Amino acid sequence: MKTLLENIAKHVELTNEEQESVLSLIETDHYKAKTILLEEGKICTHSFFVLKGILRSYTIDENGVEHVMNFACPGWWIADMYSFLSQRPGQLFIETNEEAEVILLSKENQEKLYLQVPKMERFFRILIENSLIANQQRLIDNMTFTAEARYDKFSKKYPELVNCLPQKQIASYIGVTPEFFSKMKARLLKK
Amino acid sequence: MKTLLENIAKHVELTNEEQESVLSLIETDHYKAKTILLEEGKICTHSFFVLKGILRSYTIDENGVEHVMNFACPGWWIADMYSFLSQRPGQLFIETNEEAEVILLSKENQEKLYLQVPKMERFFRILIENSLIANQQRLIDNMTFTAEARYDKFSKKYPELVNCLPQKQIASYIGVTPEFFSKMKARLLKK
DNA sequence: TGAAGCCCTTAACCTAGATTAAGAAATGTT
DNA sequence: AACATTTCTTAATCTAGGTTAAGGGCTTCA
Repeated sequence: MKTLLENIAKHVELTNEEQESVLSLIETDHYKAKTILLEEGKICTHSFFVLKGILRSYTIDENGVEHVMNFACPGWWIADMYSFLSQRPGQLFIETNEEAEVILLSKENQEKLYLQVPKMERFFRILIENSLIANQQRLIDNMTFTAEARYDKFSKKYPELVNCLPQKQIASYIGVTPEFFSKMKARLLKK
Repeated sequence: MKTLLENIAKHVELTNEEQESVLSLIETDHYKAKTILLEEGKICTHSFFVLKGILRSYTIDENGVEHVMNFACPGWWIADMYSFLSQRPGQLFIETNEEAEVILLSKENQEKLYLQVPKMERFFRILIENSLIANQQRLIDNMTFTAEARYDKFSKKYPELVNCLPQKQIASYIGVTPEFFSKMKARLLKK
């Protein structure tokens, strides 16, 4: 539980009472590996804050191929932002890789939180800003870099992830097939 | 000037006084075709609201190739969000296509505005949310659709733009070379 | 009005990455 | 321990889209 308040403290300062408000509006849950927390076509009613384990969001295209949009490690938030903000059916799945512990904040309670602790509006605005910036950068990278350069950037940015995710998920995140990813890695080792 | 207040009214209701506050903190400017309003490596000190004409943002990669990130028609905002939010040098150019009329809001004045008219914080939060959603969708489209499908989606979403932008800019936005775009269009006509 | 650029098109050829297939390694399950 | 399942690798073949090059039709500006 501590990590959520720590995470909030990075951006806004809360009094003890305000912290209590936050804690009163969230739930904590525990999931087994490969549990699906959100499915395509469903409304994303909660956003998730990871305490333990790794979650990922992805779409499945018309050929049944999975495309990883985001990973979330402990200390990160994850949701289908389109669906969460608009409260309409979205296209993302959210799933645990390993056993995970997660804090849930429902859309409803988020709105209560805005009323009880207006500072939290600022907090979530900053999260969304950072998310927008990261997304924009990823778009630029996808349009301007080769797969090899994207992998290089990924492994420098998330060294913890490189060794604890299945390769096919990393391949999907950087936008190539697992076969090509494997070939690429072999090529890189030769250098 | 009217269009800015109309645009704001879509998301938040302002009193007359609050409207005056907004108007007192913005500037209006007029630019000739192909004027560069922001350059790579510079800090994005203003965000732009288009009244007339079309602006676009783009990066230039290491091979000198331009990649269009966004277009902005009348009634749209545009900025290098990374640079504008962090006030650090960014990588985007922003440029007019045709002669244009633009409202400028400086980062400084935006912050004054938040103090004078707290509702505006909500307004900009909504803009950023929409921007995030659009960006996320574009990432998904780039990862899951073929160039032809992306063009199809683009021309349905922005029919006004298809006929008033140089083709090479549309090609760049959807992520292909002008030559391939030309070939693709010829192929589509045959059907 | 004419030269200098753009922009668009077409076509031949090239390449990053996809697809298919099949075996090897790791992992989970009983 | 043994089976099934999933993941990773390698290799052959294929393709969406890139590159290079060349010609023609536009603007634009002297």
